[in-house]
Amino acid sequence: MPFQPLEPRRLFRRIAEQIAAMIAAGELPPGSRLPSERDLAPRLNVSRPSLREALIALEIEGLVEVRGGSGVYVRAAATPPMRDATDAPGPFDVLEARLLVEPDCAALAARSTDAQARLAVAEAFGRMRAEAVAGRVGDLADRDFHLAIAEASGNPVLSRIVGDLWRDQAAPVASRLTRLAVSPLRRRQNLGEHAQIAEAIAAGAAAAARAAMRRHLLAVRRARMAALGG
Amino acid sequence: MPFQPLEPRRLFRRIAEQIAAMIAAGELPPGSRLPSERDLAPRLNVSRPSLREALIALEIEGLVEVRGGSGVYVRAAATPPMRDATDAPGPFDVLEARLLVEPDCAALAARSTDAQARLAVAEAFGRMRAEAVAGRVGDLADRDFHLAIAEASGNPVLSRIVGDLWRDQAAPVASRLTRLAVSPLRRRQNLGEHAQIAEAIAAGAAAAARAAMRRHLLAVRRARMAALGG
DNA sequence: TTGGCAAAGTGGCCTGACCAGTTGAGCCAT
DNA sequence: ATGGCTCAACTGGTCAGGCCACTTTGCCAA
Repeated sequence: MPFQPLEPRRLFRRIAEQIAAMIAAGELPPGSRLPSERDLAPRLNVSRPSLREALIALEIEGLVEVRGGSGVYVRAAATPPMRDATDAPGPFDVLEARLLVEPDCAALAARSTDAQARLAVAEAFGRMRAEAVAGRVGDLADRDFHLAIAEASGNPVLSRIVGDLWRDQAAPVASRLTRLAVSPLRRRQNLGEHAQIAEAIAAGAAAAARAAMRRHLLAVRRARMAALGG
Repeated sequence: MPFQPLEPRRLFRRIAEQIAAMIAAGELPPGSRLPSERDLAPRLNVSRPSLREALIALEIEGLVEVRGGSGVYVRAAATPPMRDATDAPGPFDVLEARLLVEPDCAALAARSTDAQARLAVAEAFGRMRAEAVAGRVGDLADRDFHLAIAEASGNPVLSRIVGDLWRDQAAPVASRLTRLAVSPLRRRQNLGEHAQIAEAIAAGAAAAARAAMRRHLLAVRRARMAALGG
């Protein structure tokens, strides 16, 4: 009877991370079948519904495949920074693509004459800061900020691309990485970097906006690499 | 003898889609709070655990935000079917996005160690040249060439983006433009530019490949602008 | 007016149960 | 033997109801 309070994140998240860690550690090789839900749940000291929620999360994130009546199977995925499998987007593939697109989005946003779109960027940053001071995770606010910038670029194609990239980022192994990578210090740095971007865009400084966005994405990549390296 | 998998799909998927549809239809405006789980579940003829699974799926997919003790809130949706006229991609928006992404794809392809992928680039170019000498339009071969380069970058995310961009380009306004822009002279130049790109990639010259791709895209843009102005 | 506190409401999580699909072992006819 | 068939065990899918922890709200007292 685990009656532990709600200290960390939601339970299904923790379970998902635990299982993802097992997969990453090789305890559960690709293609292998996980223990049955009825088996695994007590072993992890959780109930079956919670386990199921975690499995659904892992399934959506592409780590696992659920075959009804048969079992839950580990999907072939690339946890370490490798990327020869052409069809499995690694955690750094999305980041690489963002690095190509988002700095120029920021520059275009800074040049934009659409006052409303630029206001939306400022507002998104405000929400992000508000969540930060409230001590909340602010994952979603982060996404909104970057999306607002893409919108402000005035190019709907770019804004769609950035939207897709963030959806990808939530999908694969990456989501687990992002959680690991966000230390309190990193979170503070993150906010500062976003502030620089927001200021540059507000000031209409295209080159500065581009540079700030690039610095930000490089910092994110560094943090994730460090999280991987241990 | 019901040999169908399960009615449609798993229940939580259907529920999630139903809720997503409500959001897209405007019945649940962004920022609004969904009915409580205890309320909503019976209304959808499902149990609370199933509803919870659906909400977790929607949360991971970024459509919804779950605030413990408070409620489930609709997040600003990004891609309902409609965007207003100003958001419709103009003929140069796609080209602008390609200008950001494809030169670096070419550079990555040149650096790639995947011999098969680089061979695919060469083959795609061969087909394009063949169609050109045969006097055919070669629209598809052109697309295949650029896609092969994106594939050879080794980053599946980039290759998907480029694929999407070419699909956008086939949209009404743009496709009319491309037809206008392709004069016999331009077609010959086009082939030459592709040759430069293919050679640079084959030679493993990343910088040259990037530059060649950039020159090519700029030339295409010039041609389309001329077609518009003249 | 303002401060704090308590009840109502909400999500978070658990137990226990039954249904439905998959799978493989074992039986039977060939 | 061997091919096909049946059937029972196993697994995920779903449901019902319950308790706990947190958030919010509004009342009440200072």
